[in-house]
Amino acid sequence: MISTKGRYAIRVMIDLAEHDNGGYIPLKDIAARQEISKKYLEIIVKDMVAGKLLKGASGKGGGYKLCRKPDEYPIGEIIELMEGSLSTVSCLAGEKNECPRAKICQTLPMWKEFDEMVHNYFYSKKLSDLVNIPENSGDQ
Amino acid sequence: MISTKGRYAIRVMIDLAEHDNGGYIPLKDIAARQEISKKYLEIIVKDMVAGKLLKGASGKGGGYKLCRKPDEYPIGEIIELMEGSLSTVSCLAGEKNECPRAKICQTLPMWKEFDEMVHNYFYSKKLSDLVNIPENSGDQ
DNA sequence: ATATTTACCTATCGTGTCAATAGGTAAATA
DNA sequence: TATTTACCTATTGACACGATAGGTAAATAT
Repeated sequence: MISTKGRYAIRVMIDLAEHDNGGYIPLKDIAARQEISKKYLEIIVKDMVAGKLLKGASGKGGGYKLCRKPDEYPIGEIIELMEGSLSTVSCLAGEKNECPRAKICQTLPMWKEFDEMVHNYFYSKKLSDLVNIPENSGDQ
Repeated sequence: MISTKGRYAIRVMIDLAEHDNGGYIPLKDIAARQEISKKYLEIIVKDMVAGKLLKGASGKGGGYKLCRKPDEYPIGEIIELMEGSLSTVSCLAGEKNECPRAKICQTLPMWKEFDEMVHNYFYSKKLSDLVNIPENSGDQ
């Protein structure tokens, strides 16, 4: 189940993409438009900055902006960052499979197949696929 | 993320399918083979009986057995029963979509499309696809 | 009858995560 | 110097997860 962290993060990015004016957009505005607590969003965008999804700038005229073009953001990357993993079962969430039953587990192949399907889905889907306003013309 | 409840439930059913001798199989045996706490499994199989996946019988010679043939159990039904829902986002988990933003939500179509894919995957996959021993010949 | 085996029932527990709130500090601009 | 903004740390209440514990009821074997 994808939590609010992941879902809100995607909505923040859509908001930024749709209101892109070249400059920074204050979180206050995003929170108001998206009807999400600004305080809660602070936690979320902090992680997004750390995860190189956004750029933040303090002070007057500050705020947040995307650091790539919308079609260069796979939704899967956003979810993976916010949720820690895209995996459906804990056996596949870590780097290596540590489960002692892995060799004989009759369900593991199914989870692997499913995980691959999920990964493909969310990495094919791009932020630009969710943005309404077609494209801001202009730079490069 | 699918919890132990769902994963253990599937393993119990595989175990029952592979050790089907026509009679009831005590939970003790399943717990030992699967290396899962019997006490914890009790909670799980209770739900499975309530959800018409298994039949239970008390007393000596009692235990649990499947009530259908393995190819008549979609994995999705097992997961849905144990996890409450197969849905990835809470907006889709309940019967009706109550979110006030549903009409304008730009992410909802994606979640719906994804949910449908997940549903199709797990309802196409049958218990019989996970069972190793080919098929017990015999009745009908 | 009685002992044994089994399912079934209710309760409890520690740990962790989720969703959110609160208050403060640092940075950048007007 | 005041204002606006991001950024940081801490805390909260509610709930789910994973599991344990002890007892009751049902069915069979002796």
